[in-house]
Amino acid sequence: MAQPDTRTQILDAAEHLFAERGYRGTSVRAVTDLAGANLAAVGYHFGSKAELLAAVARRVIEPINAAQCAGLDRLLARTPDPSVTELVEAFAGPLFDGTRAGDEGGARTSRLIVTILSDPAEEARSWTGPDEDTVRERYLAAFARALPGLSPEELRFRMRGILAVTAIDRVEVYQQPSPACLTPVAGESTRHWAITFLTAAMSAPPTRT
Amino acid sequence: MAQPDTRTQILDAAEHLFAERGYRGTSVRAVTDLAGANLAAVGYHFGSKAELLAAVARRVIEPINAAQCAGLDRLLARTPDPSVTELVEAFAGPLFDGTRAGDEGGARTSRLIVTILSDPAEEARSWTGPDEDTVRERYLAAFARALPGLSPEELRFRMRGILAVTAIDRVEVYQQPSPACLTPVAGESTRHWAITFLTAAMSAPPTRT
DNA sequence: GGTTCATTCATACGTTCGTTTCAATCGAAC
DNA sequence: GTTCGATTGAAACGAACGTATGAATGAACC
Repeated sequence: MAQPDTRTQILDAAEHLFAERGYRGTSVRAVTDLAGANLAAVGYHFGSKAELLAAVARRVIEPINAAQCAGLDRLLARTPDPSVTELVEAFAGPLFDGTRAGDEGGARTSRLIVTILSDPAEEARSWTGPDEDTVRERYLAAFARALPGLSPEELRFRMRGILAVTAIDRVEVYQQPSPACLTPVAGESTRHWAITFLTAAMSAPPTRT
Repeated sequence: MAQPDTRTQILDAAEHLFAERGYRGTSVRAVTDLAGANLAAVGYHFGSKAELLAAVARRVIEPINAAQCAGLDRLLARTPDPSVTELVEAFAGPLFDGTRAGDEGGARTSRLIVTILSDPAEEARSWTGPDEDTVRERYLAAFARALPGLSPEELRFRMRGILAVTAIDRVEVYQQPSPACLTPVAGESTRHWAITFLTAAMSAPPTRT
């Protein structure tokens, strides 16, 4: 809480606004206003709006990726064949951990991730590094061993399902305050529900073709 | 294929572009150019860009909603207690049916739906009518009977999971041509995989608290 | 005290956006 | 043939956008 430097204040503001209004819905001026910085500061510190988004995305994704990787390492150190539940927990768990200060229990991070992933803007997709692919490939191999008989295509579909469930649940809550359905659910229970839901889904027998 | 009137040509073009580039990423000029219409035609026929989006969304969602409703009616006419599989199929199935001509097997419709649902723009959320809530409430009740012991909150979470899986799978494919993971999966198999995945997920025992 | 370098500031540029305006056009009714 | 309502056309408006520019600032170092 000392004197936060302009660069991280811009990152914080951009993370907040990108999560809430999307990339295209957030103007550079809105970011700098919220950050209490000058308009030109974005150009100076990041080069462009797209590079600012890449920096925000990296800062959010990297710890998640590291946690996923560490979780798999921990499992594989114990046994060469972790269970589906363990794999689901190690993979999906970090997606629920909003470790960043000021994040409302990870909800803001989730919103940001889905905003980035589902934004059709090209800039939103240029930040991905090889790390994300690597960790996903490792989990893919581990799941393949835990789920013999499942075709690679269906396995890939199911892993996409994990990302979908973990990423979108809070978003729809956030943007659909309809009282009839989809009322917001706070707290840690979401994480447990997701683990239950996804473990059962991943463990389903292969679709007979 | 006779002489398509300007209004529907604009609707078609807008549906295509909104699905591909999102609401904010699509300019009115791009829509009218693709439709071969004049820029002012949008204002004349729809009033504004936001109302054009609402019209597009209504045209896409309404048949899906009707199919979901008819499917539930058909099930309930046979038995008062349909199985989880039947409910999942009746609810999620229509989300995969791209009945509109020109749609690439429903993929474009899926993209449009998730684009609309995940767009943080306020305009993207103003089209919902009471019908969507009604059909969801009916399925909610049917699932509650099929899954006794599940708390209403967790049931709602799982229904959100259905929407997440059906909505997002093709989107991430669409926007992530990474060769490492998540390669596109075409055809009808996606629908079967989703039914398998979601039936198992919905049938999971309640999360012990 | 003067120089240097990184950073911040106010401001402007050029573009694109959604919307509006008003004249032109067309077919049908009289 | 004229009138009239509906539709289309070309053009323009004001606002907001991302970005670039060059001067001001301020602390660190000689």
